[in-house]
This record gives sequence, C-alpha cells and structure tokens, in this order.
Amino acid sequence: MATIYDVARLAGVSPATVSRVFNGTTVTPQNERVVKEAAAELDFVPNRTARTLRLRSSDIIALVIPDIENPYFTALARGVEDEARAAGYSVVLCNTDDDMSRESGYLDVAVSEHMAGVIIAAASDRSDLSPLLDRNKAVVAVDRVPRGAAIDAVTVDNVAGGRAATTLLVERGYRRIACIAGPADVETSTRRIAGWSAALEAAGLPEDPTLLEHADYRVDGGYAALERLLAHDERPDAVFVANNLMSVGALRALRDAGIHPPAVGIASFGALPFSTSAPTGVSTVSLPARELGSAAARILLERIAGDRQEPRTVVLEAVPVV
Amino acid sequence: MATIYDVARLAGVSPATVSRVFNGTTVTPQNERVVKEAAAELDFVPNRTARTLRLRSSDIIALVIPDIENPYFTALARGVEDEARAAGYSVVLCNTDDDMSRESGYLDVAVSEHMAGVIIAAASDRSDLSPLLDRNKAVVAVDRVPRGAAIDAVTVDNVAGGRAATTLLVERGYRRIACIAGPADVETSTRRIAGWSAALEAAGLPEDPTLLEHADYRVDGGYAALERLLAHDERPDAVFVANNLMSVGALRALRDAGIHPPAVGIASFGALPFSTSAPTGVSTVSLPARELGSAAARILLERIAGDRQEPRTVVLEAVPVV
DNA sequence: CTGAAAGCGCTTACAG
DNA sequence: CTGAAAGCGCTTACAG
Repeated sequence: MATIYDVARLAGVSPATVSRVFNGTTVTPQNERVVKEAAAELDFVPNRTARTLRLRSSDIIALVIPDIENPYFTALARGVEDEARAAGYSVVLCNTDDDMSRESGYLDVAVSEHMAGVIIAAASDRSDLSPLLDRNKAVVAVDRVPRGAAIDAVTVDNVAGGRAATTLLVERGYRRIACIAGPADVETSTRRIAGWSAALEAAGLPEDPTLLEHADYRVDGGYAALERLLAHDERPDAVFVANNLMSVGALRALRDAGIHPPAVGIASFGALPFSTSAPTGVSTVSLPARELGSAAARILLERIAGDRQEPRTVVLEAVPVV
Repeated sequence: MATIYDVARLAGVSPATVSRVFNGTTVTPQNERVVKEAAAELDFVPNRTARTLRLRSSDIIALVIPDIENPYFTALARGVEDEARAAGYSVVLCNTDDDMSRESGYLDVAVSEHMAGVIIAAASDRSDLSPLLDRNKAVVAVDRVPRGAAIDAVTVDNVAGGRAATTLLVERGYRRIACIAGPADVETSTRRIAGWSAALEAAGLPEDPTLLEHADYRVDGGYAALERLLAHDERPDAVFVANNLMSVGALRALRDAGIHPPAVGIASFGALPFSTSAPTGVSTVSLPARELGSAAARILLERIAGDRQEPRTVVLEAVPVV
C-alpha cells in the first residue's frame, strides 16, 4: 500500500505537505494539485491507524446495543447514523446480546481503538461505564441509563408510557390487567412496571402482584410469560406487555392457545414490528426510536467538540396510538 | 492512559517483556505474574491502534450490509458474529443503505483501518470490490455477489426458491400470478424473477410481462407495487413477492384495499418478520439467514488464516414452508 | 528467556 | 507556505 512518503516522492514535495493536503491546511494550489494527482496515480488511501495513533482519536463512533435483532434498536441505530455521518463520522455497531462481559469487551475496544465516542444502550442497570469515564471518553446513554452514572442520557418517559398503555386497556373495559415486564435488572422495565401500577391505582383497580411476570424482552420470553398467565388460577382479561418483541411472543401464545384479541386485551409498549394487520384488541404506545438515536448523536457530537456543561437528560414522549 | 512502558517500569522489566506477556509468548512465570500485577495496578489497556499499525492487521471483521432495518440481515449478522467471536474476532457492522458511495466509503475504512477481513452483502451488481481485492484483503460475498468478482461467496438458491414459492401458489389454484421483484441492478432479484418464470412455464401458465413490478426491497416499495398491480386492467389473482419486507408492504396494501388473502394469494421469498398470525393465503419460503452468516464467517476465517485455494461458492437452500 | 533498537505511517510544533 | 524531525505505542528479529 502506498504511503504518504511514496506520494511525496512522486509529487516532489515533503511528506508534511502531503499530509497538509489531506487535512485541509495551507498549501499552494499548485502543490495541492500535484499531490492529488500523485495520490490518485498511486491509489493512495491514508492509513487511519497511523493517524489515530498520532492524534489519539479516530472519527469512529461506537454504538453499543443489547439486541441487534430488535427493530427498535436498529431504528435507533439509523437515527445515530444519519446524524453522525452528516458530521463526518462513521458509526460501527456493537451487539452485546444483553451480556455484560461482551459489553465490557466492546467498551475496551472503543478505548483501545481511540474511538471518538460511545453511545450505549446498556445491557444492565449494573453496567460499568468506568473504563470510558475514567479516560474522559465522550459517552451518551440512550434508552437505558446504568445506575449512578452521571452522564448525558436520552430516554423515553417509561413511567408515563407504561401508564398510558395500561390506561388504554382500562378504557376499553378490561379490569384484571396483568403485566409482562422485562429483566429485573433493567431500568426501563422497572419504570414501565411503575406506570402499570399507577394506571391501575388511578382507575381504582386492585394490583395483584401475582399478575406480574418478568421475562427477557425477547419474543420467546413473551411467549412463555403469556402461557404462565393463562395458566393462572384467576386468569387476567388483559396484559400490558413492556416491549415490542415480547408483545409478538404474547400474541403468538394467544394464537396458539386459540384465543383471539379482544377476548384477552393486549397493550404493547412499542409498536409491533412489521405488523400487517391492525388486530382489534391490541393497543400500542409508539416510541420515537430514530429520534432517540439522533438526539443521542447530537449530544455526543457536542461533547466531542468540547462541550463541558453539566450532563443532561433528554426525555422523549411515548405516544399512545388509538 | 498507561502504556507498556509504564507497566514495564512498575514491573521492573523491559517493554518487550510486557508485550510478550500480552501476546502469549515465552516468559517466566515470575515475570508473567509481576507484569500482570503491574498492568492491573495501572488499569492498563493495550493500545490496539499501535498494535495494528505495527502488525498491519487488526482483529476486527467488517460486515457490510445494505439495510440494517431488515431482520434478514440482522439475523445474518448474528450468524457472522457468533462464528467470529468464537475465533477471537470482533465484528463491526456497516450499513450502506443501498448506496454505493456509502459502501465504497466503508470499504476504504476497512482498508484504512487494516481490518482482518470483510463480509459484504453488496449494494448493487456493480459494487466495486477492487479497493479490497487490489490489496489482497480477505473478502467473502454473502447473499449477493457483485458481477464478475472472483471471490468466495455464500448465497441462497434464488432461482429454486423463487420457483418453489411461485409453485406453492400454482398448487393452491391461482392462475394469474404476478411478481414484485427487487431492484433491477441486484442479482438476487434477477434470479428470483427467473424462478417465477420457470414455475409459470412448468405449470403451462402464460407469463405476462406487465405483471412484473420492480421495487426496492423495502416495505413502502412493496406497498406501492401492490397498489399498481391492483390497478391493472386484468388484475392478478396472486403475487410472488421477492423479499420479506416487500411482502409486509404488499399485505398492508391488500389490507388497506379491503382485500384479504386468500382472495389474492401471496407467496413471500423469506418468512414474514415477527408475524403474529399465520394468515391463510400467505405462503413463504424460508431462508437460512443465520447460517448464511456463519458459513460466510467460517470461510473468511480460513482465508485470514492463509487458505489459498480457488474461490468457491456455497449455495444454501430456501425451504418452502407448507 | 530477555533487552535494546528499529520501524509501522502518520501529524505538527518549530524554524526558515 | 514548506521541510526536517520527533513521537504516538506497540512488536519482533537479533544478539546475548
């Protein structure tokens, strides 16, 4: 591979001048031209590794997400990407599969590759961001915020959204409303449960703790959780499901049990991905996934540019779909 | 950030010895211990940028895909990831959004960052892989193969799959079967069309070229294409749709037109993502997305390890779901 | 097994 | 505006 030295020799200038041409600093138009010609001739691609080593910073942003197969996170990724690319950064996606050790491995990669910054939807409440924070790396939490981390964050209003979704069921006349929540160690789940409770209380309905099932935010988890609820002594007449994928699983479990909404009501936190029908009996609150990503990217870009103000949290609204 | 020199000083050895400890070459157990203690004490993370510059190769694999919001490609990504991680590589995802200039930018990044190899589902038949091939970078094409590139490839049998899907419609009694294909410059689309033709011919059905609609492999494209077919003078009684997302769009268009399968039959190349019902009238051929990814990764890893045999193409089967 | 030293390909403060 | 030179943090052939 051609280097800056090869280009310099062919163009009859010094390597410093070649470097300056590729970094937009002051060179004569004449030199700019000969350098560009020489570079084209040699098929020169600057070695970013060397540049990064020298500058101690690359123009790559890492987006760390827990589940690449969840369309919510890929939509969020699109939001990050659109914003980052417009500012000249490349985005690489790192999928942790909800595994804190994989997550920690990717954070080390981000440090070790001198990436410009990290946007992270943490695998757990207990995710440890200190490898990043200790080194003053720009970080923005999105969707989920690890406990106790004083960092910028962009989230949705999980309590209000959970409450709104549950209220849709109340308004449609359901009275015994269960909840399929996410993992106990994920902040978003805790808050969505709080929203469910608040809605029940506001409606004067009793909250039966045996109607709360925890699952894993995945399709199969939602399926199994709904089966457990169906086997309950006093079966619920409706279920608030705390994310999109578990709602898919819950609906499949209902179908396989021969039950069709609205016989049992379902309210989903997050729109059903790629749905082709509007099943009666299924209510949703819709999440601004792409906007979460673009808002997070904008904040990260400001931090990279040197912004030093206090960390802030941006909360976006979940919108009930009627 | 602590460097190898800081660790060496604290441990009372040379930087070379520290390097050897982290690269698994011969050191005394005693030295190994003091170096590891010193590294832990200093919170040392090796600088991969420097390592890559020196070795001219990193342990990162790039996976370049055209649409991160298509579950088919994210499933494929999971396959790549599982295989690559088991071999000690990290995978970063690059989303081209079907744009050849974005794709070309990412290929330059892969070269310029000295990534170990690239797995690519090309944006177009005309995608130019020469930046990679000219530099002997390990490359495997997956799902789609750019024209004329003599490289390893893992694909599905698009002709047989298209034929099988169309045949499912024939067997269910449909006689005027349209096709919603992908972009004209994408190889997979051309082949799936050929499968559609072959099935019609085998069934002795006439092929009406006005029943062939091209779209963009996206939800909205499938929606619009189905609307065009419905407006056709002699409306088709069934449609073979050449990918999963366009099938979602087509089904939504049918729903919005108040038509419910099996009034119009639909056969989808690729399972409907996250479907919650098994709509009668919708047939599918199912694609081994994850296996495509893992097979591609296995071949890439062999190439990285130095395999020099002739490029080969692995073709996996699309399986009709009855 | 271990260390001194060179070199991977850039960028930039400094001097001119 | 331009060039010579140092240095970013590693790895490894070489000599001991």
